[in-house]
Amino acid sequence: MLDKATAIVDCFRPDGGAFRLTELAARSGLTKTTAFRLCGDLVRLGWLERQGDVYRLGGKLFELGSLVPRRHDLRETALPFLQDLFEATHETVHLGVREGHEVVYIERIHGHDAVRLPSRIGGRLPLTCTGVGKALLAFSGPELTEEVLAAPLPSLTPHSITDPDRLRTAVEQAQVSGLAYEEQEAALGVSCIAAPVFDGSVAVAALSVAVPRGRFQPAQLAPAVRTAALGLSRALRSRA
Amino acid sequence: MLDKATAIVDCFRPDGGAFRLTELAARSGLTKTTAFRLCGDLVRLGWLERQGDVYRLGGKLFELGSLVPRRHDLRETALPFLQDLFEATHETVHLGVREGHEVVYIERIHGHDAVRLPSRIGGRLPLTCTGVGKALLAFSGPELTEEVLAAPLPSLTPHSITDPDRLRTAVEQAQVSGLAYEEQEAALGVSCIAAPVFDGSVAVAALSVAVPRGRFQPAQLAPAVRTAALGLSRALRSRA
DNA sequence: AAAATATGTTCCGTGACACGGAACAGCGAC
DNA sequence: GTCGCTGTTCCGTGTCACGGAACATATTTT
Repeated sequence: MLDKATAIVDCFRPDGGAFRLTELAARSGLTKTTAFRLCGDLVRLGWLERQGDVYRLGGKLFELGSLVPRRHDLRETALPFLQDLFEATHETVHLGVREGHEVVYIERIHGHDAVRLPSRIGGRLPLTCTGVGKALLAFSGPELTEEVLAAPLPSLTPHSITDPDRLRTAVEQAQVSGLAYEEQEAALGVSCIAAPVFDGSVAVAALSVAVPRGRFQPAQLAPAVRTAALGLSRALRSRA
Repeated sequence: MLDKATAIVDCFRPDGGAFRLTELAARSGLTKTTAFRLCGDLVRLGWLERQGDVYRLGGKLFELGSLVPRRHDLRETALPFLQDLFEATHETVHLGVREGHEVVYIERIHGHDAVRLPSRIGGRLPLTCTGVGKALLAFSGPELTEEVLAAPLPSLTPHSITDPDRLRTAVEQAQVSGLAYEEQEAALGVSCIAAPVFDGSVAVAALSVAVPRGRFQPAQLAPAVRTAALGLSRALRSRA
């Protein structure tokens, strides 16, 4: 029963749209009757909302999601540094953590002329296709790198790195420079520079700046990104 | 069964801490056995996480919470304006919507020297104790105002308005000026100025700047707050 | 040392209640 | 009109969630 309810709610990932009963039943693999009864319960409990004949995710999820401890705490101490970084660059700023072979974005701030990116708060992308991901990968121990390299490398654009050797050198470069770069590997026309954030000696997060390819000037962005990452690392250590 | 699971998850509101099994069972009113089995299932499904003997809210909730449509969309179009406002003031900026007689905060951005406030993203506060709440109250129709005035007014600090007459005049002032003020009514030492955000003719949200009482200069903040609110209202209308 | 009181965990018999097929009701299309 | 599609209700069957009791283990009390 919990499994079935979860199956229904999971239908809304990753796009969070609105679905009709029949579609929910089909996606979740449940009987229409069961889906009907379950959706009714979920609405009653606040997990879903219903408008007319379509269901959406409910406000309770938003409230609970904001409370998830690791995410909330990290976001809270990181925000001032992300603001600094945004103010220095006026470009889209990301904060992400690793989960398995993917990066989960904790925060994403941008101005009026935001670049088009597949990254969303709470969204997941492959480690190997993003600046944040590569920064995390480079400082999460060699075992993880080998694991990731052993599996086939996913790609989001024609520029995504699919050659293990190229990725290995990219990771090594990130390890020596403390900065990870990404060029149109997650979205066409967007480049990115990222830096890892440490809590002690392990990378717990990474932050990045994503810039339209036309005005991407790594030399100018690098100091700002590095400064923000170091400042946040420091703040995390003193928080512990 | 869904009810019981919800009861467990709801134990984490509003503080999102970490609980042991026995405490969860007590808070949710369930048998220890039932709580045990349910928590196991919830962990398996990602709703909760377990470290040693304590349970926390799980990453799935964060990911799903970020997808809740109304919240996500509003936040996304509002963010650039909130950034403008933050950059202009360098004070804590809020964005909130109304839910019943409370305000739910959608976004809250701040710098290094953040004021101490009970507001949290996803958190709820009484309409009558906050700038955002008063701005929403002033532009949500007279029926709501009467409803709120009819009930006893909650208070968060000794400065919170508990006199219906005082509140009524405050709301009327907000209606004519288009700005709502709050002085130490939500937290001691913090003042606040807020403006409603419209989508068409109804207020769908409100944004505010919270400032330590010492350096609160409404005359300087008012234009910035008003500008941001108007800009956002415009953006929402063109989005529709 | 032993007894007492916590904790989390397992077992199991009972009974409630979730399940899904079938049937119904309302709507729009062709 | 009929067909196909919604969402919804009904109900008999069988499952699986339930919670008391017993267990294992750690920490505190006597």
